[in-house]
Order: sequence, then C-alpha cells, then structure tokens
Amino acid sequence: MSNYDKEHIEEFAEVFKALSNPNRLRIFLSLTSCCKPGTVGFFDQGSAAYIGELADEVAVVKSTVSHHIKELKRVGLIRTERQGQKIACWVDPEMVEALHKFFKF
Amino acid sequence: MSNYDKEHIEEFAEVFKALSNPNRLRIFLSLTSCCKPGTVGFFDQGSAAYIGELADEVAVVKSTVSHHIKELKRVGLIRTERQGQKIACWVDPEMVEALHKFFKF
DNA sequence: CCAAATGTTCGAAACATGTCGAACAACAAA
DNA sequence: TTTGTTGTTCGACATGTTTCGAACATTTGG
Repeated sequence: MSNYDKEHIEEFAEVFKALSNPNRLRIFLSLTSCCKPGTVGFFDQGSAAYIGELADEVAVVKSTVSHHIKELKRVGLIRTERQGQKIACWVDPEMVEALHKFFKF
Repeated sequence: MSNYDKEHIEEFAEVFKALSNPNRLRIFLSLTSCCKPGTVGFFDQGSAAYIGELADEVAVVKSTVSHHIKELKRVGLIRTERQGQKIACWVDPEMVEALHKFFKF
C-alpha cells in the first residue's frame, strides 16, 4: 500500500462503502463476470448487464437497482451507456486494478 | 474474481463496510505501515499500534477508536493482543491477501 | 402520434452508523 | 492498597442508508 493511496483515503473509503452493501456487491460481481477487462463486450454473453436483468438476478426492484448503479458509477467502479431503451453497465477495469494494488503488500 | 469469492459475498461486504469509514480506514492503513506482513513486529518501529496512539493520530477519542478496532477485528482485518496495560494491534496478512486476490481480474 | 418497454426520480418508513463523554475495568508501579 | 495509565462499555443523539411503490421520463416500433 503506497503513500499515493494515503492521499486518497476519502475516495477509497467511498469505494469500499459502495461495495459494502451485499446487493450492490452482487451487482458489481455480476458485472465483473460478464465483462472482459478493458472491453465493452458486455453483451456478448447475454449476461445481466442491464438494469432490469440485474433486478431479476439480485431480487430487488428496478428502482433500487437504478439507485445502486448510480452509486457504483459515482465512485468510479462501473460505467454506463444508453443503448436504445436499455442502459448497458460494465466494470471499469482501471478501478479494479487500483483496488488490486491497494491490497498489495 | 473467483467463484469461491461469490460464495462469501456477505463476508466480503462486511469487510468492505469496515473499510468504508474514513477513520477506520486510516487506522487500518496506520497498522499496515507499521507492521511487516506475517510478523508481529509492530513495536519495532514505535508506530501507532496501540489504541491511545491511534486515537491521537486519527484525532478521535479513544472510546471511538476502541469501537473501530473491535469492528476491524470482528471482520478479520486485524488482530489484537494485550501487552500489559496496552493492546497491541496488527493487520492480518491473510485477509489482505484475500482482498488482493478478490480484485485480481 | 400512441403504446409498450425500460429506467429514473421522489417521498417515506425502517433501520444502521459514527461519535462523544461518563462510568467502569484491567493492569502496573510504588 | 492506592494511584495512574490504558482501554472498554454504555447511553444518547444526529445523521445516513436501504428499500419500496408511485409517478414521471425516454426510447422504440407500429
């Protein structure tokens, strides 16, 4: 864990808070499993990359999922893009890498 | 991120919750910087490994630090041991390693 | 334009969290 | 035993979080 990280304690704390809710963590993990790092190939595998599908998967109403997605996006864990009626979601690999480094002793 | 991790979503969520409070994260990082991984050499460097010192460093009263330490310990991020009047605290390197792997794409 | 599908915003209720100070407990030294 | 140091527990208050359902907004297709 570098000194660089220590200058960004507040931001990391917010990222961890985003991952501290089980449903939000499930959503995040769903997105990691359907997205290849560095790509936007989230729709190749027919996985839960859209709000409605995530709602079914996590068993929470879509308004709640929308709220969670907004939070995951706010802290930089995921990115989104409108595709017609739907909103595609994918994990930001740079943030995952930053977290990977954060826990590197 | 492995399937093994997915079976422990609730536990990881609790660990992230423990790190989601800026003061608790500061305490955790203080401990990482004064402890060598896998050792109990926390007192070699005269760092903030005791409750009172952590309280000064983080600028929070000791009762609050005690509360935070209890929580960090509960989720497995740190370990503690009484040494006379004081309570020594150090990071559990296995948990850090688990988190490191968690964010390994 | 109208209807269907999808996602967002809002308000509310239940619940959890962070922090403090005071009182208490454990230990060491004299 | 008494005193000082260190840490814990408790009660309280303010604030924040999670979730839902209803109403609204956006886009596509007919």
